[in-house]
Amino acid sequence: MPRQVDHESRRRQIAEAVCRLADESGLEGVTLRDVAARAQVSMGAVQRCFGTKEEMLVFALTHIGERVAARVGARIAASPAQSARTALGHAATEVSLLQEEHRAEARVWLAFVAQAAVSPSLAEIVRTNYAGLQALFARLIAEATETADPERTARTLLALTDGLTTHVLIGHLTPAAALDVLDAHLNDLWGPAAA
Amino acid sequence: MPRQVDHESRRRQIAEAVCRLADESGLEGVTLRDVAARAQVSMGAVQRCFGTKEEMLVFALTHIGERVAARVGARIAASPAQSARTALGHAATEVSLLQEEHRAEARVWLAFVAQAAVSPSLAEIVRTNYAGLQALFARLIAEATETADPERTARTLLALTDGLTTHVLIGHLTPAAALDVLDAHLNDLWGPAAA
DNA sequence: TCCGTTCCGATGCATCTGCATCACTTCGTC
DNA sequence: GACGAAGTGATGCAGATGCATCGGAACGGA
Repeated sequence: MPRQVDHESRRRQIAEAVCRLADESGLEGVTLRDVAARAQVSMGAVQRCFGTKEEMLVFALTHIGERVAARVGARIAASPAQSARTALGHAATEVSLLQEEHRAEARVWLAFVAQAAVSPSLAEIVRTNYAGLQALFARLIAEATETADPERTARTLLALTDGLTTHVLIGHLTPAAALDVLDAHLNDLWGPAAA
Repeated sequence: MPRQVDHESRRRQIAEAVCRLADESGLEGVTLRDVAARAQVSMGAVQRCFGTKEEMLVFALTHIGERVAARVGARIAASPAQSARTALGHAATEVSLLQEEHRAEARVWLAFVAQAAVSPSLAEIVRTNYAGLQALFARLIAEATETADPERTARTLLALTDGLTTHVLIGHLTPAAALDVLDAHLNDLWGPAAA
């Protein structure tokens, strides 16, 4: 058993490079050569880690999805004592990737989502991520409000956060405006339901 | 002044081909050759109509934006007698491109939006479209509800429709579920505001 | 120490891409 | 009717892209 290399960490390293490139010039700016260069690795190494380009993209997308999910989870776990209202607010804010330092992640996610519309293998991963987030939202909503249909409310919130993210990326909304919209929506969720 | 050709109609014809291709294989499946073939035109003709590929994409995007806007306008104008509530519902539904026959348009739009995140010239067109739709929504909302902040409500509705469209395209939501969400949201808009 | 397996990086190759070029057709004008 | 500008479409070209290949380096076991 000669020279063993940590494949997993290398794959992550390459996935990071994919994300950086996709952030800068979209998903079509992601070529094997550029990825290799950005990851400080030879093209051969990239080809060893991933048999094909699509395989690489799938891994990168999964990688990002996990990162976002992890951050949302951490944000919720970080302050378990607070009300479910603020927990939900934090979660939704995190999903929206509104903060400047996560804008890149959002751009990459958007690029992948668009590609997923014509690529079943990517679409499946995206769906899985959305399903997870929606379930999380639904749980928080159910235990924090008397909403009749938590699932529908969760679907609404998820779609809203997604749309807001997109609109911020495009420059149609400022991050502040998006936060304002999100906050108002959450307030409406509590206000009328309690009344 | 020899042989004059109707440039505008040819440009539209090419834009249609761009959309069909983008619908099938994403925006990166749009090459000059394929566009020419799909539009039943020689590559030279395409190059004459549009000096560069980006120019062509910009035109196609504008074309789609206008089509959607026109359809929304027509939908509203078609039944002016009804309540603003249903008018708004129709407009939002139309914007969401939920109907099967407009799914292609939605896919193309999503592809362009993702590209716009890294292309200023496309982003500008997308922004213009969103601004127009938001203004329309805001107007309808203002004259139909007693909402305190019509602009914010419009922003919310627009982001929601956009998110729903995306989620339907990805397959995370069925069109019926998206319609359900949209309808419930509109109801909430009237219910609590009136109370 | 030496061998063999595993991995690496460079190079090759067929294909495709956007754009430029150029001979040719078409048609209004003189 | 001929001239010539406007428009057309085939072809050329340089560069990029994904993938395959191959000689050799690196490293664990005997």
